[in-house]
Order: sequence, then structure tokens, then C-alpha cells
Amino acid sequence: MNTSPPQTTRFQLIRSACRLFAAHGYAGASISAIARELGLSKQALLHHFGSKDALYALAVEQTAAEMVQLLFDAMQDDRPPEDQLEAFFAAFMAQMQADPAPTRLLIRAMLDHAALPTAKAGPSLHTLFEGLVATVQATQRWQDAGMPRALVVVTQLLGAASLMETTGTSLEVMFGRAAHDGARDRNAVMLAELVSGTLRG
Amino acid sequence: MNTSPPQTTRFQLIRSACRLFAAHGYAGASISAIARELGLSKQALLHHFGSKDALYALAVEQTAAEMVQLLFDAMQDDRPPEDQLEAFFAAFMAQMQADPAPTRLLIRAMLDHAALPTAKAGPSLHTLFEGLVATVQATQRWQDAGMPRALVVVTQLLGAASLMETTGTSLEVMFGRAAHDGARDRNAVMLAELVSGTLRG
DNA sequence: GCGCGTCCTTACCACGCGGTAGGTTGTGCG
DNA sequence: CGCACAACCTACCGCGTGGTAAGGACGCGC
Repeated sequence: MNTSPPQTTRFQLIRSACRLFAAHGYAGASISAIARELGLSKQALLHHFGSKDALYALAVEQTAAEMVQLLFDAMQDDRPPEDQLEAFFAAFMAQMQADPAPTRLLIRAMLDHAALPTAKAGPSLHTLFEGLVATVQATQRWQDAGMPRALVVVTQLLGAASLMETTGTSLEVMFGRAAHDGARDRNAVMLAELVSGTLRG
Repeated sequence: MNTSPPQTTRFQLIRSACRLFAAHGYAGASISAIARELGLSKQALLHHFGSKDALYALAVEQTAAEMVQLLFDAMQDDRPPEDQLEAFFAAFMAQMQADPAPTRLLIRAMLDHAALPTAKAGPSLHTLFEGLVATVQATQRWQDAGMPRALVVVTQLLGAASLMETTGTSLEVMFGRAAHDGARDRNAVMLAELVSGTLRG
């Protein structure tokens, strides 16, 4: 695996696709707009990826894979699962505050997935949820709770972590920039308390 | 206010618009598809609402107003604010499990709002957040916490409540129908515990 | 030099989009 | 009756979409 990201055109196109799909959704982002961000024509994009759907699937899958990497980084030591989950959510919050686009893209992908009869979920998203649920089930408090309850814990914590960043500027418009920035600052530490509280009782 | 919903064409069009905008997003739902659901032509829809944007704004605003109604119903008695918030979140969960479309529409609206420079947030959404934040600030535990912290509490609780229903069938595909249904069943009671825990300490 | 594949271009196509114009019902009302 | 108006229709327009076809510039191995 190359640690330094390659600055190839293909790589940059995927990055632009992630940004625009996250901002406007699948239907709202056109491939010509994505290519135009790099000064290319849409046919250059089609040359690399073949179709819009293929590019979208690649963007979502790669974004989900980055999240999985966050989880694996947090799990690599032999600390107790509570600590691992706290580390993951801390990293998740930090990455989301630095760039909310990946989270927004995944939320949008799951929203769109609700309407599509053709169910083709990305494997990395599956890995992410599987890993989180398994780690929650390794916790002292939730080890006897069963898989559905662990899944609820995962979705509630992820939802609590992500909503403020997914809502974007809406809250800023409602409450003003000062209050919004203050809330964003406190979001991480308050979520850490919430994670600790639900995992350790 | 008419308690029995009028079955006028205009009313049914807004209902279809809410469903399709929630399922496919603003860009992904066409006005012809919305009108086709009732066997009408898109020009009939344009006759009623003038433009796609106007219909969308109406759909979002009406959906947000329904959420505000849920909040007001929960606040009408003179119970302590903790009980009012617990009642609201219980009603919110029940309404979301009965029909996840309204929540998905509002999440999508806020997501799209993040990309639009033209900031035109619906007044009802503003009322909803304002009311929730004020009620949280009326709580014993959070009355001295300041507005940003109360806003964090509101967004975290809303996010925890909504993610499982916004993700839709994605989780069902990953974990199977049985586990997903089990998780949905336990979602409400576990969220009630989470709400109580964060409000009362 | 030369073939060959990669990358990217311009030109084009069919289609669906949001929106406009004008016409046709039907219904209520003075 | 005759008028007005709401509701809905067909026909059309300009535009942007995703996708195809063909060709040009570049580099690289033989």
C-alpha cells in the first residue's frame, strides 16, 4: 500500500467526486461538473471509470474503506474494547471536523440505498458496521445483550456523533456562527462522555 | 385547523412530493414522477405550485411543522422539562418507525442546505431546534451549561434517534432482516434510556 | 522508424428535465 | 343563459444530462 497518495488524474477525480457527491448527492452532481473541477472534460472521466455509477460506487467504497482504516487503527493494540471504541469515535470526530465530506457521502449513500431495490452495499461499509458491532459485543456491559442490541448501540452512537456535522450550515444559520462554532468545539468531548457512558454504564 | 386531512389534489401532491423527495432527494425526484404517482401530468403540478422549488420548500416546511407539532404536544402539560423531552423523543421515535419519510426528508434538506450558498432555512425547522434547545436548558442538569452545550445535547440525541431509520435497508442487507427488525424494535426503548441518562445524569 | 496503448479531446446523440403557451373541460354564480 | 375561474390537458422549447464515436498528442518497447 502506498502511503503517499498518488497525484494521478484518476486519484484526483475520485477526490473531486467524493466532494461533489457528498455536497449535492448522486443525482445532483454531474460527471461534467466533477471533471470540470480539474479542468478536464467529462469524457476524460468516462475514459477512466466507464460510467457515472462506477465512479460513484468507487467513491463510496473508498470513503467507507477510510472509515474502516480508522477503526482498525483504533483496534490494533490489545486494549480493552471500551478503550478501542472510544479511540475510534475520537478519531472519527476529529476526521469529521477536519472534513465532513466523507461522513456526508456515506450518510447520503445509505439514504439513497433505502430507495433502491437493487441492493448493492459496499463491502467496506459492511466491514465497518460488523467491526463496530463485534467490538461492542466484546464489551463487559454489552457482551450478553445480543447482536440487535449491539447494533442499536452502534447506530445510536454513530448518529449522535455525525448529525451535527451532517447538518452543516443549517444550525449556523439558525443559531449564529458563534453558537454553532461553540457547539462544534464541545461536540467531541461531549460525545466522548456519551460514548463512555453508554459503553461502561 | 382541520383535523381530518383534506383529500384535495393539492394535498395529495404534497404527500407524494414528501415521499419522493425523501426517497430520492431534491435532484433525484422529478416533478413529472411526483405527478405521475396520482395519474396527473407535471403541468397539473406546476399549475398548483408554480415551480419545483416552491413545491419542495412547501414539502420541507410542512414536514418540519409536523415535527414542531410533536414537540408542542409533548410540552403542553406543565410537567418538568425532562419529562417533556422524553415524551417528545418517544413520539418522534413512534412517528419515525411508522413512517421514516419525514425524518429522511429533513435530514436530506439539511444536507443539501450545507452546499447551498443561498441560505433559506424553513422557519419551522428553526422553531423545532429552538424549542428543543430551550427545553434542554430548562433542565436541572443543563440549565447552567450555556446554549452551545444544549445545542450539542439536542443534535446528539436527534442523531442517535434518527440514524437507524435514515439508513433504511442498508443495515437490513448487512445483518439480515431478523437482526435488523430486532434492532428496530429495541431502538425506541434504548433511546429512551439514553435520553433519560443524558438529561438526568 | 514504427506500431501500440494511454490519455484526453471535439463532435454528436437520444433523452429527460423544468418551464411556457394555449386550449378544453366542468362547475358555480349572477 | 353567459361569464369567470379553477383544474387539467397536449404540444412545445431550451438546456443539461449520461454515454458513444472518432481522432489527435504523447511516451515506450522493438
